[in-house]
Amino acid sequence: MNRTIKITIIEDDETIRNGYAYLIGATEGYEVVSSYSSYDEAAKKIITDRPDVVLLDIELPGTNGVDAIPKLKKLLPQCYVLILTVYESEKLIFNALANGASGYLTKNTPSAKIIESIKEVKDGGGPMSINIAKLVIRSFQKNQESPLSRRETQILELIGDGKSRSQIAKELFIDLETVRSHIKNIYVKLDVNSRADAIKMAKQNKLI
Amino acid sequence: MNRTIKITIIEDDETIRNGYAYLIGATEGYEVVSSYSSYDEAAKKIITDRPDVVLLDIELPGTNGVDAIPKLKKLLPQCYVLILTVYESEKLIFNALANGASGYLTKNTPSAKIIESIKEVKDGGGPMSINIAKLVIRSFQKNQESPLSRRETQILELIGDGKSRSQIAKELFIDLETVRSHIKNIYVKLDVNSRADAIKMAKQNKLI
DNA sequence: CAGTGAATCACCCCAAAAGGGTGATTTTTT
DNA sequence: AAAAAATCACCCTTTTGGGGTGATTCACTG
Repeated sequence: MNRTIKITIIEDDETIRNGYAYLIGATEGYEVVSSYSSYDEAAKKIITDRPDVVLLDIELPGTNGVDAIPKLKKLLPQCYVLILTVYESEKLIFNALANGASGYLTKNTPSAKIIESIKEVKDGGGPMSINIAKLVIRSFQKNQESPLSRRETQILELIGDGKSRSQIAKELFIDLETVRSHIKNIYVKLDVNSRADAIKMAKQNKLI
Repeated sequence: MNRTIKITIIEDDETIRNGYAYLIGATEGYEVVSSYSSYDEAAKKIITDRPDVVLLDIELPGTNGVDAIPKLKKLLPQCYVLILTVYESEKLIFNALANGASGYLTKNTPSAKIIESIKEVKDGGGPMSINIAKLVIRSFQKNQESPLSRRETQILELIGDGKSRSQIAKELFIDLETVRSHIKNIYVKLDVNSRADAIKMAKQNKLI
């Protein structure tokens, strides 16, 4: 049996908030149990609302949306947070997801898709707008034309894991001096002279 | 003006391959320029096919799908690779994306969605099945109940960047001894006694 | 078939860093 | 008021890191 999905909206723009509330409330199987204009306002009462899904804006007065996510999850561990915002900044997206958001939609998303995403997130899915998905996928992609050889990349990865030369040597069944040699070559190719700088360069250029 | 989207299918199961070919070919704006049962077979001729999008299976005889991606991208740098497979293993998904795949669909995806995804990937989007999106989003999420304090987490992140105690001290405007102290506490809490093990634990438990 | 890049190993040097132990003080949060 | 977090101090030894300057073997490519 499918219970009604209970939704709370946190969004500071009254027009948009009411728009969503109307839209979602009019759909069968969905119920807007409460709506607030800020997290701080919501914090006091949301526990008794017991929503299944919270639609959350990023740009909010007081506690911003990203910081609100872990607080919401603490108050309501079973509840899913779906971000609904105009912002497409990589930092914001990744922080929101790292903080426990289950989905990320931009506000140009058609209303039918929003409704669908609420259902999806409630079923344990991970809805994203296509432009967000693009950013997320790109974040996984490694640089295809790395200056480093296979072995060098492999060793750089182990350095990224915080391993010492001797640990790397053991793991790869090669001599300590060989590891040194590879690391020296990596440093030359990346134009750095320390592990920290090598890792930084590697991450910047998506070599690892 | 919208040119016809040229598609190559690489899939070892003949029935499925022909099914997709028929399905896609029958849709206006889409043209299947070639289809192969393995990458090795495709490699020789695909350069002249000049597809915009390659639909690629993971399970293939000879060169497997994941390894085929970078090779395809080398032969056809402008071409997008869309994975279409039954496999939902995290490792496979992340490796496929890291190797340059632009999207990942599972084979239970309805045909209309496949067609739509081809268009999406061609427009620079990043289509994913909902179950894949869930895994991808989950991979971003950090552990909400870390045993580490804020400062400790912050320092562990810097250790993950390969930074030395003194570099961390400078960056956080605190004393070298304070950094040591935090690191010692981190080691106790994570029950480790080296940087490498701390990073390993941290990644395993998604603390950083 | 020559040459290049990749992977392997060797030995010189020394300063810096890591890790263990055992404390104390202050600030923040609950 | 108590607990947790953040700060700093000084003891100790071993390991590691980074620079320099080589050589050898192997595989691929022109």
